[in-house]
Amino acid sequence: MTLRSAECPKTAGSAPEVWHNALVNGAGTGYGGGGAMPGGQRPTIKTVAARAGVGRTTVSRVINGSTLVSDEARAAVLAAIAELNYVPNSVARGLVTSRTNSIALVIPESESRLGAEPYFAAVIRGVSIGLADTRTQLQLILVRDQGERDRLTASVAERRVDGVLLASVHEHDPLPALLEDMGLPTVLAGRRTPEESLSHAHADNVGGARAAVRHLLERGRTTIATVSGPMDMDVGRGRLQGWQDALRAAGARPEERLVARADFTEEGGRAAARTLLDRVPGLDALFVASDVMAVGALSELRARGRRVPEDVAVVGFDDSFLARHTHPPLTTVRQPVEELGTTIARVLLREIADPRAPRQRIALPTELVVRESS
Amino acid sequence: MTLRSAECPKTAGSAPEVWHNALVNGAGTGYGGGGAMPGGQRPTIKTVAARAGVGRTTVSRVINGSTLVSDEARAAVLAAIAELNYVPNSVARGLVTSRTNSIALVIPESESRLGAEPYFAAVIRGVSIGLADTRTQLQLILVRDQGERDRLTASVAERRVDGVLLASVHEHDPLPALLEDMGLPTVLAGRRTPEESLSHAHADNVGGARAAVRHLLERGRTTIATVSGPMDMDVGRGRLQGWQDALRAAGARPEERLVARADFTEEGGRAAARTLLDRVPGLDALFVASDVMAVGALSELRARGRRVPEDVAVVGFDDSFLARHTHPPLTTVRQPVEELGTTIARVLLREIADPRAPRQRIALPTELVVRESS
DNA sequence: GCAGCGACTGGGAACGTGCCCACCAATGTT
DNA sequence: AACATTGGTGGGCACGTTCCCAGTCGCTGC
Repeated sequence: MTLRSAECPKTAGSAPEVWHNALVNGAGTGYGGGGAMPGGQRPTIKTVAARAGVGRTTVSRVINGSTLVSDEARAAVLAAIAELNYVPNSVARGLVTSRTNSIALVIPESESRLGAEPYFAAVIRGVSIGLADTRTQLQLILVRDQGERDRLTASVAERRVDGVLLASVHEHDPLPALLEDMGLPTVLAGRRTPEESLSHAHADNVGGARAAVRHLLERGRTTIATVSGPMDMDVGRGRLQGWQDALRAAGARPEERLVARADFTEEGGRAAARTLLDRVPGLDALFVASDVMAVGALSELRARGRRVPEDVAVVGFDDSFLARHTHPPLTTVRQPVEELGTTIARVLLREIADPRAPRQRIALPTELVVRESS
Repeated sequence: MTLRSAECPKTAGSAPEVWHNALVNGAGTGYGGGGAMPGGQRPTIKTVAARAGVGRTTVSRVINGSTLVSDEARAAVLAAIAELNYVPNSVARGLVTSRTNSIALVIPESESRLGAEPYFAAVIRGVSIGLADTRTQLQLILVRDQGERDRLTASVAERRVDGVLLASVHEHDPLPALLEDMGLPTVLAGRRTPEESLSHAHADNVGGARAAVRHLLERGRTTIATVSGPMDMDVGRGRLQGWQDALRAAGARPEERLVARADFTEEGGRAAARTLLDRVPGLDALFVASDVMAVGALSELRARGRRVPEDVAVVGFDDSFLARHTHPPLTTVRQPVEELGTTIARVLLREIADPRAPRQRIALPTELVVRESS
């Protein structure tokens, strides 16, 4: 068989084309299973072999695209598959190959509220796209509390998935290490620390934040405060870092009084803005480490009668679809979340295919989107 | 440090011989529960039996909670399980029980991407909650195009799931009938027609729309137009029906010129509002069949200089989190989407447990949430 | 003419579990 | 005393697949 070696392994882990054709065509007509078989039983590889007048092994070879099959045998098998409407049983296959062809995407529900947080929806979409031309299925695991976390690890231990994607990691999250110990391929969206040992992809948070603050400086703002994310997450630390970097590069001092830490929620953003305005009444710009928090900050500014951007310029982070609907529309740093999802899916597939492959660390570029709030 | 993700993550020369590697490494190396097993093999029910000094069947009985086990045997088995860190292999179990303990949730991505997003996120959350105290796993299938649809049906035919949830159905969607033919338990969120034969749960769209329009009438509005959803969906027809009902009940005529049909997208809502304002410049109220479309309508109203609610009162539908962030905050009809998800999950589990159980049709109540746009 | 080889084939043995059935040891019943 | 009954146990088989290996066949080369 021919393997594409130089190309991007976008179909890593999938079987050759023959397989797809046999499957889709075979299943495309009736799916019944009921009509084709007398006893109402689903046809098995044995049934197909009998019908085609060959052995089980030959059928298996045809299905899996082996070249060691004569043309006539292959034709007979394909005909039998089509007639019987045969679809291989993936569970039985999984038992012998010890592969399930499915991966888990773990999302901490406590933070996400999935609805209010467009980030996770985009990750899901991206992962799904990354899996699109593979036979790999996506298992979604929303972790709400410790009980669910136990169930998750149990489920993973049961070998129901070939690998795991973690959508949001905190510095001291025990899960990544646990999965690593279990020897299960694991890829993170984000990282625990900049020295992350597991494969991961993350947005260039430092660079994005730097660009945002530089933009505010270019607009002539002099007192730029920031609402940062949680410090036990690399995202939070990175975006704060970028703010500090940009100020220092401009010869300004990133004073501690200009920083308010929050938790990526709207209410948190509102409270942080309140704190900052009390502490530094003269601030004329706000870099907020997420759009959701920026929404909270904007409402606080409005409540205090500060005009945006005349009195206070505001820049968010994420370019979630919220940003287009705020008043005024929010200047923000776009991070390619969907692409992030696609990337970690691809990396995971590769790692499943070859567990000894070197770990990958991928940074995705961010981009400033200027709207009317700055 | 910064890698472009668009590039191919190439690791020198290692040709991905997928299936070969899977075989050599897959079953063996790290996957065991820590260092319990010397050979690196995961313990099986046989290992546990040997360790506990009992037969395989007894171990199986303990695991599956049979009462026909002596206390001492049970104690010995549990001890062995704990020592060996044994976890039953769900794939092998699935082979013999022909149950996978997982269900699929199918979401048409073509629609979800366009902004009905909060709806699907809430459904996912609800389904996940409905599955919480079960051992059932959730498989998420985002269907983007026809190719993916084929893969979906193939996947279902492979018996990788015990049942299917469909998150959004159009009247002539072939999928529900297909699944029914395959004899796979299927539950819908929404319904194809009011005579839906499959089990389903849906919000009381007619009642909700009626309440919305009644509310506008009570506010003294006289010319109430509507932006409706697509007519090939029961949701769309139902909400339009409610608008008509309420007007008739008040002695008004639901004239065709007061109706503009759209597709549940923001842009669609904007265009529909434009059409209506051109056609009926004197309208003083708008019932929009979804919040997302209402956002579009609001922006069109603002663009035309109509004040909300002074000139035109607006009511949406869904009470998605968007509604709290519009200007002014949107009066809308709340539908319990998360509960909807939980409900269909429960119904499906029941149907899987007893396939001959009668089909269920469940309507969930809606509730008017009055904010400042009306 | 025969060993050697390469292309092709199919039977057997796993993979790890649940379930049927035969069995055994006590206790009860006639 | 012989016989059912009950609680408890384990061996064999089946689930549907893949892979190892032992074949068979036809062809080449000396």
